[in-house]
Amino acid sequence: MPEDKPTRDVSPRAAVARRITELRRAQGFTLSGLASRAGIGKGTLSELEAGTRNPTLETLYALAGPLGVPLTGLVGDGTGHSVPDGVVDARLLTVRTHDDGGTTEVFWLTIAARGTRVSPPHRHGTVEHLRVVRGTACVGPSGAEVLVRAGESSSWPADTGHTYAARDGSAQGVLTIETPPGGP
Amino acid sequence: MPEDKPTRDVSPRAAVARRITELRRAQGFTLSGLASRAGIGKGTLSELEAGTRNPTLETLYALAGPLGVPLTGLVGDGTGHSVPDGVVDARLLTVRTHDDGGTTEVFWLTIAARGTRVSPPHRHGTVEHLRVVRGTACVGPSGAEVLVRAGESSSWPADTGHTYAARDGSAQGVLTIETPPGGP
DNA sequence: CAGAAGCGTTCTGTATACGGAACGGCAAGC
DNA sequence: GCTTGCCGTTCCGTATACAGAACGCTTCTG
Repeated sequence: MPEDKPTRDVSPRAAVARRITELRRAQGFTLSGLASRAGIGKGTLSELEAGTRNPTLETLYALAGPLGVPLTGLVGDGTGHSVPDGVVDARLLTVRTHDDGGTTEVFWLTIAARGTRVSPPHRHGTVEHLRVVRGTACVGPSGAEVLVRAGESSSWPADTGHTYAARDGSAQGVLTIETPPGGP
Repeated sequence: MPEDKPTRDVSPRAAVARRITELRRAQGFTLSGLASRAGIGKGTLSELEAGTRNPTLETLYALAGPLGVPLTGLVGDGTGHSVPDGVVDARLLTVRTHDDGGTTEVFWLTIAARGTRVSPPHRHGTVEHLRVVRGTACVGPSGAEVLVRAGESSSWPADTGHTYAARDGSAQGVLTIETPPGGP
């Protein structure tokens, strides 16, 4: 969701370096062999696997092909993005930009059994929609929250502060955020 | 042996550039604002969004934080597996299996401007829910379809035959299919 | 209108990622 | 032993990604 800080992670270099080495070994390639297949210098690959280089997008892309994975396979841990407040865990499933310039983001949302998350206003015209799948959620503009049980859904304007909480255990659902056209 | 100078895929630059711009706008950030939040030069970001730069891993990582997405959110194509039949294009975003054995599938749905798709019954107790984001859809159990406009949603039991169609152009939305516990 | 503030783009010097060459290590063959 | 071959690492000159400054543009505000 907007404005959340990422969980501070170790340098992405180390993670990518490890992943490339793993995949290369899994394919049975030597370092030199992979470098020539990918069309990059083997010195480049050597330092990249050692974690002493900061690869460019195109270098990673060149490697993804011979390794047989999409680009996300090199940089991803495969999981979505966790919110550090410990209450809401939102995993981004997709972002769609429409012809008119508006965007739609879809998240898989998990709300912890206890605690409340207050999200600051988004841009004017933004609308959120939550379909609850398990548990019961209490969500909506701050002061006007509503209870949403499994199998129900609710939508609310998100251009004012709004809150997320669960009742009687944790809750899960699909959150859709629709941002209207028109830049900042 | 340089095997693939592959069938020239679209440069990953363009895809990443577009994606960053989309996410930035969705967050309501200006180019300058995002650059300073990410701790990178705004000239860098400008050329990056224009697709004239080949960003390094660390630059992408710096941007992922303020944009609230994991690194894969920047480099991924964001699409899942597609099940097209000429009328309905359903891209699977995620499948979740719950403690009780039930499952939830989330799709990004595109319904073509003309044509109707009739879907056979699913298992007893299965419920579908559609949130329409663009266009107007006409969906529901066959014989009891309802119109769902952009910004509206509808759910229906899917244990009887049900249909999908669009009205006045194509329609897009988020489809959630909830299957109850109790396997085949 | 002038001035200020904010935006995104273009310019500029520096740091560094790049490909390729040169190097040392290890194994098999003559 | 001395090759020959391939490995991964380290070095080097060049291309370029970077941060920041300078610029033109638009939108307020007095």
